[in-house]
Amino acid sequence: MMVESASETIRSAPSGQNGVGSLSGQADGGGGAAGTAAGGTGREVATGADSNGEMSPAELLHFQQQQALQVARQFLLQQASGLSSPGNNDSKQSASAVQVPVSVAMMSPQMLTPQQMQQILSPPQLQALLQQQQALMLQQEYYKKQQEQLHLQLLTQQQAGKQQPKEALGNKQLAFQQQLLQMQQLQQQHLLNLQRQGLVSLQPSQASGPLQTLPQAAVCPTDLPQLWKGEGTPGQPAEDSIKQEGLDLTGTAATATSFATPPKVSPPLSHHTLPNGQPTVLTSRRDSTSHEETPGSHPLYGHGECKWPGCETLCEDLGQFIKHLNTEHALDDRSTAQCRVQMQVVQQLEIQLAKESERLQAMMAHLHMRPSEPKPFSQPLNLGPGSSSFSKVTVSAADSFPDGLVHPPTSAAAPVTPLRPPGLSSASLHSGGPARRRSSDKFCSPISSELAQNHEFYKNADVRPPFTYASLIRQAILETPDRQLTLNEIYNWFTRMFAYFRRNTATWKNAVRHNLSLHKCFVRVENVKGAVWTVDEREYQKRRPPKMTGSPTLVKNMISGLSYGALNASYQAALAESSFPLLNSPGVLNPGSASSLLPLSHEDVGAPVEPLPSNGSSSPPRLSPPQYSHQVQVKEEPAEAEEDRQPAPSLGPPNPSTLGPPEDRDLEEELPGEELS
DNA sequence: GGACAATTAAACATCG
DNA sequence: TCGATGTTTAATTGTC
Repeated sequence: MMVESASETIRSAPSGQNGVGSLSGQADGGGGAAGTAAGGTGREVATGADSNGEMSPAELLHFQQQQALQVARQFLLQQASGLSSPGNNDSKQSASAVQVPVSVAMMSPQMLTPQQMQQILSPPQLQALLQQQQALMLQQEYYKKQQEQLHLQLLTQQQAGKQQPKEALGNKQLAFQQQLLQMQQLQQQHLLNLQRQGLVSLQPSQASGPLQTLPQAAVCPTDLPQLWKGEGTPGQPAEDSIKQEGLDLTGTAATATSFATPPKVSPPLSHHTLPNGQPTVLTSRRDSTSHEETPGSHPLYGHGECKWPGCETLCEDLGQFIKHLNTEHALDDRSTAQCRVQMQVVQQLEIQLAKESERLQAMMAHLHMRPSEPKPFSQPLNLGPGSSSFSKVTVSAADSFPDGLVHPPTSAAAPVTPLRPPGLSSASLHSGGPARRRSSDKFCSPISSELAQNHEFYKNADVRPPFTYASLIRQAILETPDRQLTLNEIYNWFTRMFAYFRRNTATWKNAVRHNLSLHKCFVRVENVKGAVWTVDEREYQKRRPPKMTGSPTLVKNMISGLSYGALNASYQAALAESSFPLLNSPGVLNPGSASSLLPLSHEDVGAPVEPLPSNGSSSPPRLSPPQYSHQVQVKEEPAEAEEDRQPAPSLGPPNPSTLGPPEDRDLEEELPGEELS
């Protein structure tokens, strides 16, 4: 996921870089506003300082204000350039594409209109930027007020002619300096966030989280120091930020706490690495090789410039960089504070990642369950094969069987593997389109139950069903009351049931025809209305045995995964009493471990063992299609003809009224020989 | 590596 | 003649 996200981020880099330009443009507006605020502050205070005369404290204030103003300006520039960091970090060539917008934004920010920014920036980016700017403005307001307050105090003290103890003044100055430093850190933090926004696979909306929270978390002057000092406190800011962000800690408590756990997060030499492998300031450097460092280079040095947050000083070579690093980024308050900021950035990102991962899983789980009455499934199956689970599992009509047996929905695995799309086995999912793996997949899922559960999914999602053409054709035929379909009706069933088969019609229709002709289990019957196709269950079952018997490993795996020993006795008894003896095979008794296994045992294990009850011979002389078709020549009796071949269920002419919904009958019918593959 | 199954593509025949 | 239907062959691929 990370890789994909990273790649996606990279793919989206252009937009992000556009966003850079726009962001810088936005930064103009907002940053401009911030800058204006800072500038205003600076001027304001400077004026006050001037009016105060040449008192050293005032000069100090003035200097600090200038510094703040400079920082603010720097931030704006960094914001612009930093947003293009993806290109800068990875390759200059990619940056070239956005060089113009960035430069334009940097050089003439005021030229960008809000409309232009909106065009360049996505709404989430705009929102994030606005929030950022607001936070920055608030901070600057905060410091401005503090400056004013301090200045006021100085004035009052001077006017009073009272000699202020130098210690107190010095302390205040130090405090103010510290605040300035924090402000600087915040700005760098913003910059980092923006960089991450472009580098990390955080979607704009996601990125808005850290962007939103970091300033808040950092606004508190005590946070960063605490983050750096103790192990007990570092996690706090993250948690606070989480709360501020509105994270649902109840839902993501595990991940959130795991990430926010102080001891793990706080260590100065953080083990954290950004999702995309981007090195953090203090992280071990092995993750930094992903995109910028060449062997032997320094993680903080890339593309000829210092990668220290907010630095970007150009260094010709590594030696120069080392020198620069030791001089400019030595172990001092500023550097350590920046490290803290970086740590927090990493924390936030990890928390955000955890949150988003959680969300993704929830989404997948939800989608997985959705097709058929979500909740009831997973639980009962996890509980085991107990009868109690039946009632729950059989919530869906399609999943309730006359015999009381449960066809474990393949989707029951959802809770276990939430990332798996509904009804899709991992194999099919991994394989994506190729249907050749269907053979193994089909073993893992009874088509009827799976279709019943994931009907909507397959119907709407352009996902190839993990079933063979033969199994699908059979399913289509069996779903009909009289169990016979014309070719066109089979086509229609395919297109109706699967979005996947709404395209490439020539291909799959040809495959359907091919399968109908190829497999002896499909019998063509002349009907009054033309030729119809029926299913010879016996033949269909015969297809499986070789494979099942021939693949002991598969059976072994199945059974081993079934935890057969833990089978519920009552369930076995129920199975024994069921009208489908073959279901008594161990495989059927899947407690619900891997639902996917049950189907397999259900049809694949069962099929070979118990061919067909109706016909004593396990391998009756196979009726050649012509022969058989001859027997069932008349459509009026197709069911009867099939009945001979049909295992147990649905003997006699199909009576929809008695049998109920076709699906039920189908499911019922499937049980015996059901190897829905 | 071979056997087997599934898929895909294609050619061809038949029929309405 | 055309399209739908049905049969057959061959190539490819994945699994066992």
